[in-house]
Amino acid sequence: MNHRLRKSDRLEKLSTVIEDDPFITDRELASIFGVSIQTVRLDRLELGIPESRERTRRLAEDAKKKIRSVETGEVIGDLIHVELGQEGISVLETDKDMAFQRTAIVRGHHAFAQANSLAVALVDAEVALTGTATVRYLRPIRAGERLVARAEVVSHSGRRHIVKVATKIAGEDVFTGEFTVFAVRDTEDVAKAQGGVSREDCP
Amino acid sequence: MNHRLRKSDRLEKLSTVIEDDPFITDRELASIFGVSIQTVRLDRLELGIPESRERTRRLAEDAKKKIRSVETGEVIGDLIHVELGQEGISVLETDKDMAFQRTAIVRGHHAFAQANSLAVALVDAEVALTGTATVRYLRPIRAGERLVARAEVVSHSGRRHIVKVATKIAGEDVFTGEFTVFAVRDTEDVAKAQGGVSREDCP
DNA sequence: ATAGGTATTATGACCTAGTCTTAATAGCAG
DNA sequence: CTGCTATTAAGACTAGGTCATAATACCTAT
Repeated sequence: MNHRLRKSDRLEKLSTVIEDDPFITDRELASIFGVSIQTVRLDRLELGIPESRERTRRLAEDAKKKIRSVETGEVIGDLIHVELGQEGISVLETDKDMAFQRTAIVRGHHAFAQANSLAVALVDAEVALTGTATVRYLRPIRAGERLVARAEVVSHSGRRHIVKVATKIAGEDVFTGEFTVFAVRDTEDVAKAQGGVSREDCP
Repeated sequence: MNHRLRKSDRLEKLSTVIEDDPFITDRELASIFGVSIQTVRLDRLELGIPESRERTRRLAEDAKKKIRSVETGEVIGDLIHVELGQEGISVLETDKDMAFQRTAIVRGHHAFAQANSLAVALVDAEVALTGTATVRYLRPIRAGERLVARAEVVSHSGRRHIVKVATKIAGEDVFTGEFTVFAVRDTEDVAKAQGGVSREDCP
């Protein structure tokens, strides 16, 4: 490291270095900045940055939660209202991790995921699977905006349900979709049900 | 804890306990199983389970990578071939985290995300955004199956591109989609481009 | 019953990556 | 020269381990 930055500069740099390598130890930081370990510790203290093990632990916990919420939850977003077989509302807070870095525009599949999982959740059956979906993005969604998706089962015949979803941000429509969702009794039915889609059904 | 399990039982239980709380320490494990810390260490040694800090570190790293690959990467899945403006192929390995727990069937939005991001990546422009999408799930996708998506830009007029995507598992079609993707020069155009969609364009 | 093996527990030295406290030193400004 | 900030050092302690060595306990087969 270019020997001796001013303290203020070092503090600033320290934050960013730790941020993009949270696993780094004080010893390593000390050698990077050409100062003693004690100085690094004082700096961390001043900046309120916890020790490396603590940082690691938090990362692990956060990430675990995040993956759960993104991937494992049965519904993407928070279900705030459901009438099974009829309608439901879910809310999804977007953040910069969901967006393209360059533009901060949320990737399309997030709105889709919210709408799709809501549509599936509405169908009153043991197992429900999406057969087809037609969606429209009305305006780009920016990181930080709150997506409110409202879904309605508009018709159903047999195991086939048509669900319409409209997603708004502060009352403004940003996304709409129409999903064909199939209720399935046992998983053996699945192939038949979804296979059947290709024979008919065109939006 | 019910005092004294047989060693084999303890080893088995130990694995599962650690698995669903990787942060747990040997001390805590010892008190859970009513054995000494040393015994727990020997057990871990036997099972090849690393210490709690190491487990935490791995969790943090894995999760970090995972979130990157799931959320931050510009494309969902691995791009294995791209001819900008023409065609591309991406591969996505599914796993149980992407699936409904009960059925091990992969949530619909993953196939969508792969196809959508591939479609967007193909469009040769500074920024490209999805306007509409029509997709069809031909058969359920099971956790562990490898999705190979092949996308082709079938036409474009001005900033509007039609991209068709077909996703297969071991040669079998499982998902198809047609995406309208808009190339955007500056982000000011975005609203106009996407707003324009609703005036026309029906699949 | 006694020898042998497995399982368990204990002990002590060492490690990393810190904590917290106290103290010494360096460099500069008024 | 005094005072201030910044830096470094030293010492004692912590958690959560590793590794090696040894003692004990319990069961089983001869």
